[in-house]
Amino acid sequence: MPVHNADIARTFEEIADLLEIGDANPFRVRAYRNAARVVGELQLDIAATLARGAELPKLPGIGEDLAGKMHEIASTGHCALLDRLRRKMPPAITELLRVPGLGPKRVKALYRELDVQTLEQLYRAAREGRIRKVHGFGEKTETNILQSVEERLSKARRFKLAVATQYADALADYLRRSRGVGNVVVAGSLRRMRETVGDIDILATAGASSDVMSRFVAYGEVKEILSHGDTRSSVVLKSGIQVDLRVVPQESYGAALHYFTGSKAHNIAIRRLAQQRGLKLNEYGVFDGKRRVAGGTEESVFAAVGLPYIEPELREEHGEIEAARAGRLPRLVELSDLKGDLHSHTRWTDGRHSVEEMALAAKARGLVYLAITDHSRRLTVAKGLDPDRLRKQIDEIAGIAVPGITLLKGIEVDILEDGTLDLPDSVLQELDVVVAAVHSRFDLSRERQTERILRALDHPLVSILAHPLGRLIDAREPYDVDMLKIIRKAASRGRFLELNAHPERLDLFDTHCRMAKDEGVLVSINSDAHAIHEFDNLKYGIGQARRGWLEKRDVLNARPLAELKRFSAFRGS
DNA sequence: GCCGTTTTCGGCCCGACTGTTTTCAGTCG
Repeated sequence: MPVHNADIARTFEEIADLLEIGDANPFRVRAYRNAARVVGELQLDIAATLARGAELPKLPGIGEDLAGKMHEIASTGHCALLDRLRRKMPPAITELLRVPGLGPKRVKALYRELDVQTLEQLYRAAREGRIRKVHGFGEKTETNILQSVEERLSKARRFKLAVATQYADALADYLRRSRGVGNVVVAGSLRRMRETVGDIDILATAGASSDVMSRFVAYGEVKEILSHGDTRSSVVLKSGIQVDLRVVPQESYGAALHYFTGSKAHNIAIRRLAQQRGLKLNEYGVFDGKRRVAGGTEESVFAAVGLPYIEPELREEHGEIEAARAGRLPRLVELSDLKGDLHSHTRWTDGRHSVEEMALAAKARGLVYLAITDHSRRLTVAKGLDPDRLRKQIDEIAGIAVPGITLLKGIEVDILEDGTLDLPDSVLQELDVVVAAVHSRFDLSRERQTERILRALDHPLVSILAHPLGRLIDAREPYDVDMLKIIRKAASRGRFLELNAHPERLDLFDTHCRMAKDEGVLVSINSDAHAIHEFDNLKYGIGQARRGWLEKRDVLNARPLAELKRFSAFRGS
């Protein structure tokens, strides 16, 4: 059984939970939690690296002891410390920490006083009114626990970026109509453009006389008010998503926006920088003793700790602070940089609009070229094109002239199980762009899946590999491939990788964008639009690309058409 | 458990809200 990074991360997380319940030094607990995060986000396969006999790079917050434990877990699948902790404490007890409102102290008290070890026992104790009798607990706490368990810990649910954005924008608009309110902005993981978000964070600036907070809790979509204070409140909307609103005075806008945007790991790192300079940073500003020295804008906060402005999408404590200090921050690509879209569908297959309608919609969004890339014949459910129908479509496209936008003749051709393409070269070579994609046999082994895609990239007529991992967020895992090999093949053959902007896909991942950039492979940010409104999804692709540190020069379709045509992948080679 | 442009020891991000307790601990973000 190979040990994955996620297994090591989970082990560290469980150790942290058990240590915390066991009243260990909180900084020791934090060290394990930090290690779990670092390992979980690491691209490098730890067990495989160690198995090769190679050294692990020095990882932040991981010293001799934790590195040793990583070795131990990778080679044996076990960790002696965890085994020991599990013997001291019923291991199921850690699931109690997931109950909102229960932390290590209360879990320990419930275990000691009532021998509560599992969710079922917790539920029974609450139902029987035994919890309120424990010191430090009361009737209200007992009711809250009961309710949390009954809701089956729904907090774990995450929302796709595009879905959460709709709720957030509507609520922000509503709050902007409050009396005496200044800025209202969406912060948190939504502002960082994470693929999915756990909750919505909104920041408002207002004075004491504003009614923004009372309006917030009175919002028609609110199902439940979790907390309600002067400067901070939390609610759950009918859709099930939690929203936190924070209100600060105008002069604290920048500091609060930075604080409320996160990520948590980034914030902690920035606060440590402030501390090293003898400053204190909180959501109200940067302070030298009692004197406020910054905080009106985010720029001023960064400047106070000696850094240039860092874009929200980079704030994950993934090297952005070091890059900022060295003056090597990327100038991230922007939506307005896109000049074209190289993946779209029409009514010829499973799209909902005509070629001309799609062209007009793309042009309306400022694009100057659009590739029509309908499906190939194997995808029968989508009425995939055979050579005959594809030639008819090519003729149709040739006859359509929409001023201001150039239409490219293309195809999204299936990569068959053996790595060959679903259409003959004779018809493919009549096209401007060939987008190749896997739509079947997601279950192949890593070796065979990788070989299949490498072979497709070797095909002289393939331009772009579409949605390289095939994942559907929350619905289908990515297929198992060696992304580094694929990226290197693309580099050696002069091919391109797609970053599919559809909010269900967002495929490439951010980490692979960085990998592609490092290997010199341009990324094409494509909408995969099946209808005219879906060109709007390009903004989510841009968000993902920015999280992957991509600049304008790293993006294929940020280049003018004339430049694209000079690439061998667009001429066939 | 980690880490060092004050340190190899002694620090480790910071504030709001709730509920229970009578001045604050626990939890959360």
